[in-house]
Amino acid sequence: MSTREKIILLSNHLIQQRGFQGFSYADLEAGIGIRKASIHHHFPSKTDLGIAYCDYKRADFKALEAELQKLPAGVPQLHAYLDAFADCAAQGQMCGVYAMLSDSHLFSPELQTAVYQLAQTEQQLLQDILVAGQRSAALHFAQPPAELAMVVSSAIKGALLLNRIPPHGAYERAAKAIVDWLSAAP
Amino acid sequence: MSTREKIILLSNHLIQQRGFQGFSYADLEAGIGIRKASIHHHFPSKTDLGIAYCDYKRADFKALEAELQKLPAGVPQLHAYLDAFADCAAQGQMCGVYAMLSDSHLFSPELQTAVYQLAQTEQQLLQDILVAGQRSAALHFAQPPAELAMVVSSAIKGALLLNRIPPHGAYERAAKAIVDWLSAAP
DNA sequence: GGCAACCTACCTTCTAGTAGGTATATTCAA
DNA sequence: TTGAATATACCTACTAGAAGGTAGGTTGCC
Repeated sequence: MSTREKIILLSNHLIQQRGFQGFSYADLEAGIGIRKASIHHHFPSKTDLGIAYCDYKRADFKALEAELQKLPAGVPQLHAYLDAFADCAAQGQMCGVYAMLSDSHLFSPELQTAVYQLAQTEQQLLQDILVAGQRSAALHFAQPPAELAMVVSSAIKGALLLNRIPPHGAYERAAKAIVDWLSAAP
Repeated sequence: MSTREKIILLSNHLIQQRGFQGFSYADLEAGIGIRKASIHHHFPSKTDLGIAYCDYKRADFKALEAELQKLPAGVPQLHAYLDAFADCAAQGQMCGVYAMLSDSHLFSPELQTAVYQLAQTEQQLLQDILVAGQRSAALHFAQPPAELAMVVSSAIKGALLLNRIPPHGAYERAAKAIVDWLSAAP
């Protein structure tokens, strides 16, 4: 793995744990084992790192989208999407996208735009899952898909935060409630 | 209004905008017009301020709970709860509770506990609204109330974040979708 | 030679927090 | 009723450490 990739991967971990403002180049130095100045060589400013992170996350979602195409529409696709956050949940982490959104009011316009596009990409991915599920009569809902995608993605990201407080397990319970709700007969 | 109250109120605004890690005593100095050292007089450490903030928020929820008792169970109570976040949404702010949860992995155990108790208080408040609505046959759902409260509160807090990205208005749309969903005939 | 990837050593700015002082009340005893 | 002690709320001036970032040098590969 290239140093650049190592930096982004560790950033991902730290962002999901503490948020973008909550980690520093010193943390990366300690975790990767190269000097702070060398990290600036790869990402001159933290804004550059943030933008690269958004690109990485978007690519991640595109890869997930490709995986989903191989599954039947409906519950299997929805489950696969929800499972993508199970590791986060197990480690008491947040969703990286929402972590970035939380801190976005402190970002440069450039990074804000990158964050917004990332959030929209994910939103669209979930909406496509819901529409495909509805078309194949596997999922049942009356709301417009865009609205529903908003509610569902908000709910799971929020659940990742609630997952941090006792009693833990909020994420799994919320995910199950969502699947039950959408797959219930009308 | 006492200086202490002014500090907490301004902190509330800053936390909802930038998160607990995202503002400093210097911001309070600029906003309130007294020196940083004077703010340390009222809240010796930032942890003390955080704990006082949690107390303030809990009192806020208790006051909201009292208000809700005056309304009919079901949609009116649910609406009142959702309206409590409308101002946040209009200003592109987050929910203070979730903002604290986001940063909680950087907090002292003392402040973490305060945050967790605050989140639980709110969770319980929403659960009570749902249960009362179900009992009076105004709200309809099959999931256990605790699970549903998790999903609903997660969804609206998450929507406050989505509200930050274009097209704005995510909060209102999500709130409407939730009310429609819960009040629909079974 | 030229470039990428790393290094040491530094800078500035911001952070929470402290030391110690002043003005203004409040309390309480002679 | 005075006057000393105490407490509150503020101040200026400072600290140590962490933040993001820079200057400039070394190494090793194509």
